[in-house]
Amino acid sequence: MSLIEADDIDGAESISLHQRILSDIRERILSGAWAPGHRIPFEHELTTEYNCSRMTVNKALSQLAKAGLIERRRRSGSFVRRPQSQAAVLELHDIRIEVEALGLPYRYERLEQLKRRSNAEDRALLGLSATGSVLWVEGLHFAGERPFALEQRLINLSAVPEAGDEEFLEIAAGPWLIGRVPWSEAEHRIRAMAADEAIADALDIDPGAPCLVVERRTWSAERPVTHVRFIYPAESHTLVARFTPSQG
Amino acid sequence: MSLIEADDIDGAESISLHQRILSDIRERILSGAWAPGHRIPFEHELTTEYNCSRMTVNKALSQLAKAGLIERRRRSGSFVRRPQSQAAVLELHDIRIEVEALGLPYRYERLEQLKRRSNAEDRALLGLSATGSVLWVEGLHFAGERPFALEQRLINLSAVPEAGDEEFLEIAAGPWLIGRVPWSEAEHRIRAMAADEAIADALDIDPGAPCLVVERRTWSAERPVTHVRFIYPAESHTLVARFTPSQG
DNA sequence: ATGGCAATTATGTATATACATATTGAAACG
DNA sequence: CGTTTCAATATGTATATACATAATTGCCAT
Repeated sequence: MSLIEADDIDGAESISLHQRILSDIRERILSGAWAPGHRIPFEHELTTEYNCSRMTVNKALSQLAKAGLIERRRRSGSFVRRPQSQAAVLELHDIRIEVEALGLPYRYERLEQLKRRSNAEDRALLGLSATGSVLWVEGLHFAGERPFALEQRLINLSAVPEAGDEEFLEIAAGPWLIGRVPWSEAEHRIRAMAADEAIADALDIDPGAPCLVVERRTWSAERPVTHVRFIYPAESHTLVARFTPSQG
Repeated sequence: MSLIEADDIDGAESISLHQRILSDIRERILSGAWAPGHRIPFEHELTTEYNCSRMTVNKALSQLAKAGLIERRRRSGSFVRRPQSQAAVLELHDIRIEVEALGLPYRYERLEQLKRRSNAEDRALLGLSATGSVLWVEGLHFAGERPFALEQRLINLSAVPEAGDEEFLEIAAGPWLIGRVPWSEAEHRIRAMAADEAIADALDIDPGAPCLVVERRTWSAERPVTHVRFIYPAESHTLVARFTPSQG
C-alpha cells in the first residue's frame, strides 16, 4: 500500500517489505543496538512503524525466531536471544605469505586468462543479476618446486574495469585487487573435494585424492567484485582460525 | 476450516496443517518418491489435496525452497532439487542446529566411551603437559537416516571432573559442556582428508572418499577443556563464514 | 495472604482476496 | 520463417480478518 508507493517514488531498491523488516531488525540486533534480553517492539507497534499488516510483521519475526536471533513468548513479546555463537574470523590469506612463512620460495604462474560476457554460472558465482563482462583467470601457486594451490578466479569487470587491461602473468590477481579495491564484505565457503583429472594434473597429485577447497566472494560497497576458488592438496594445508567468544 | 475440524474429529495429532504439508512433501522427496527434477503439484492442486487456502500451501513451499529442497519457477511450478546440503555456519557449531536448519530430524548416537589416563597423543591434542585423566567419546550425528558427522572427542577430566560421571548416550558432549564450562578461547583447524576404513564404515561412504575435518580445541581460563574432531562426508557439508573487515 | 478464576494481551495459524511479476506458449504480423 | 505481441498461468507479496492458544495480570472469594 502506501509504503510501497513511497518506495517506488524514492526510486530505490525493489526489495520486499518483508525483507526490509527482516534486515532492519537483524541489523539492530547484530550491531548491538538491541542487546540480548531486550524486548523488541510488539507486532502491532511494528505494524504502525512500517505501516503494514500484522501478517507481514509476523512472518518476518517468525523467521528471525527460526534463525535463532530472537525468542518469542506469548503474551510477553519477542526478545533478543543471547548469542551462544562465536564470531568466526578467518583472515583473508595471502598465499605468498603462507608459503614464505614455511620458509619456501614462492612463485606464481598463470595458466589461463579469458575475458568474456558472463554466463549463467559466472553470475551465480559472483551473485550478479545482469550480464556483463567478466575476467576468468586460472593460476598456480608454487612452494618451492611443488604446486601449493590452484587458483580459479572470476572478476566482475563492471566493478573493476581496469582489471581487464592487466595480464596476471606472474602476480596473482588477489594482491593486485586488494591494493585497488577496498572490500567491504567477504564470504568464505570451505569444503572437501576429490581431485578430478584436470586438478590432479595441475597439482601433481592422484585423481580422486582429497583436496581442501576454499571459495571466497568479495563485495565492495554492495557490489560483487570477485569470486575465487583455492584448491589445496589435503596433505599440504590446514586452515587455522582462533577466536574468543563474542560478548552480548 | 473443514480439514481442521476433520483432524480434530480424528482425535489425531495437534500439529499444524502447515507442519503437516511440510513434512509430507519432505518425506516424499527424501524417500525418493519424488526424484530430483520432478515437478511437485501446483499450489492450487495442493490446495485441493489438503483442502486449505493457497497461502498455507505457499508458506510451506516457500519454506521448503528456502531450505533448498525444492526450486520454484514462476509459471512453471516447483521442482525437486538435487540434494546439496550446504548450510552450515562456522559461527555456531552446534550440529543439532545445523541439521535442523536443513529441515531434517536430528539424532545423536554414542559409539564408544572410555575413561583413561592421558597418553602422549592425548596430551598433544589437548595441549597438556602433565598426565591426568581424560575421557574419550566417539559418537555419530544423524540427519534423518543418514550419518551427518562423526565426532571424536577428548575431555580433560582435571578441568571438568563431573564429565566423568556422564554417559553421553543420546546427548552429545558439546551441548553438555557449553552449559557447564564457560570457554574463553577456541581454535579451529580445518582440513580435507581421505576416509579410512573405520571412518568410511561409520559414515557409510566409500573408503578413500574425501571428508572435511574440523578440529576444535577449547580453553577455559587458560586450561585446556576439550579437543573435538568432526568428520563430515565431503558431499554433505560446506562451511560458510561471512564477515566484514575490522568490525569483527 | 492465597488460591483460583476470569479478562487481557501477544503470538500462532488459517482464510479469502488482491494485485504484481516472471515466464511460457500461441496467435498475429511483417 | 522469424519476430513481436499478448494472454494465460504459477508464483510472490501484501492486506484485512478471524479465531485459537498461551501466559500474565488483577480481582474476588475464601
